[in-house]
Amino acid sequence: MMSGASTVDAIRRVGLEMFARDGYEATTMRAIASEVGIQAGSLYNHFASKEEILWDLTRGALMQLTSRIRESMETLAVDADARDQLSAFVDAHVRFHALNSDQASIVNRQMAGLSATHYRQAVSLRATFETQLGDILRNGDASGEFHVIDLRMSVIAILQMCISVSTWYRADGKLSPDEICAVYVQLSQRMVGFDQRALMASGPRKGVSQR
Amino acid sequence: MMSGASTVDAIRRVGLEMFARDGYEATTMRAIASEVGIQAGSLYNHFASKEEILWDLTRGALMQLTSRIRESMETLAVDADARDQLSAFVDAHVRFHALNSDQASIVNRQMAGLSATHYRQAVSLRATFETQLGDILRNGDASGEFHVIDLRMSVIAILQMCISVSTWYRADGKLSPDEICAVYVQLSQRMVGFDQRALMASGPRKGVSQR
DNA sequence: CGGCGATACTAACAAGCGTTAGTTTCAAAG
DNA sequence: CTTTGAAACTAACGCTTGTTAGTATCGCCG
Repeated sequence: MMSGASTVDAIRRVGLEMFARDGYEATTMRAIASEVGIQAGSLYNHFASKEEILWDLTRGALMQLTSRIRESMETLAVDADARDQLSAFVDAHVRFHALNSDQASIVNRQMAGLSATHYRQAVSLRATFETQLGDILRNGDASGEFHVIDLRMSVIAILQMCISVSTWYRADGKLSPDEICAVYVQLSQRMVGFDQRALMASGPRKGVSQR
Repeated sequence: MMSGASTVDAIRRVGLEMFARDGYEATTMRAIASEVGIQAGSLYNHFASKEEILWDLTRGALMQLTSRIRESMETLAVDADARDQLSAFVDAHVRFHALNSDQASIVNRQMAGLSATHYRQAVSLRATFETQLGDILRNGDASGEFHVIDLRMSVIAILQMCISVSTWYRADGKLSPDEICAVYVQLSQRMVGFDQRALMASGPRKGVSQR
């Protein structure tokens, strides 16, 4: 049983890596099996089809992201203002996409390989993020904290900005996840028209960071 | 000659559409040929390989985008400030990605199908956009017009924000390219810390646009 | 008219694809 | 010791893939 569970996990691990790097269509069952250390036919002891592997990974990635965002939002005080909510949301989003770039790649680029049914489910899961962020922006605008230019476009622009971190972040790079999150939180605050002049005046300006 | 040129163009048109919609790997030479109205083997009278079609389309899309940006920048007065430069750049970028979503899809998602040589060339072409925008932001920050948080991350965030328009814009939607560009120009100005309070005070605030 | 180049066709190739059937292995349960 | 069931194996199926060779068609130039 232990070896069985670890084989499933090995398939998940290898599939995730290969789908993210080479794409779903360009990855073959034989290549996955070879990397796992078994024969191609043996994969079907664990997954019904190639598409099932992709769906398992897509679903897992989306639920993991959902959990991280929920956890991040739950740390907020009940009376947290819109700015804090936006910060928590953007921080969780950026952190996930930096530290889980393979999962991010699958959710953002390999979903075309899913069946129509699974595709719809994935899109629906992803839409909840847009709704969540949209609520934060709407509330912040209503309370006067934010000055949103256009709700829908702002939501998409912020989300896509966070997602794009997965395309360039490297664990061995010069920027830590904390530093990156801090910058993106500030960028998102600017995008929604949060006035942070008081904040900036409190600390010394140091010019453009060239890194 | 005339029919020959139009066949090449038909292959380009069909390949562009299919690569963008289904992905490079999932698109077969027979499917392209069928849509063009010829046999699969006849494609090789016009392109040496499947990868050559992808490269032709990738190269064409990148050069088209390059042209649009150059044209947009050339309309500026020689003494245009950084804000005008940023506006021209973002406007051209957003407009291209809205009106040419198929080309955008290929450049942003199908490049994995390219050979190593062609891939490097494409990445190199794309890097010029980052350099251009980076220069605008650096100059604007140096002159005090902008208050950039982090140069590299701001460049990537703005570019990715523009690119993402290609994933949701529809010609039959409710937003015109002009309206979208106007919003994204404002968003980019906020991201670089351009102070537009004077501008906003001049026009009436209307709350969040829900559309 | 005769030839020529461009472009289309047909037919096939070798390779690879996802998947399946049937069999073997082997550790745990009875 | 026997039974059982999970999980591996081998070997193949039917199909599709990108690509090529050889041939036919047809408008244009000399």
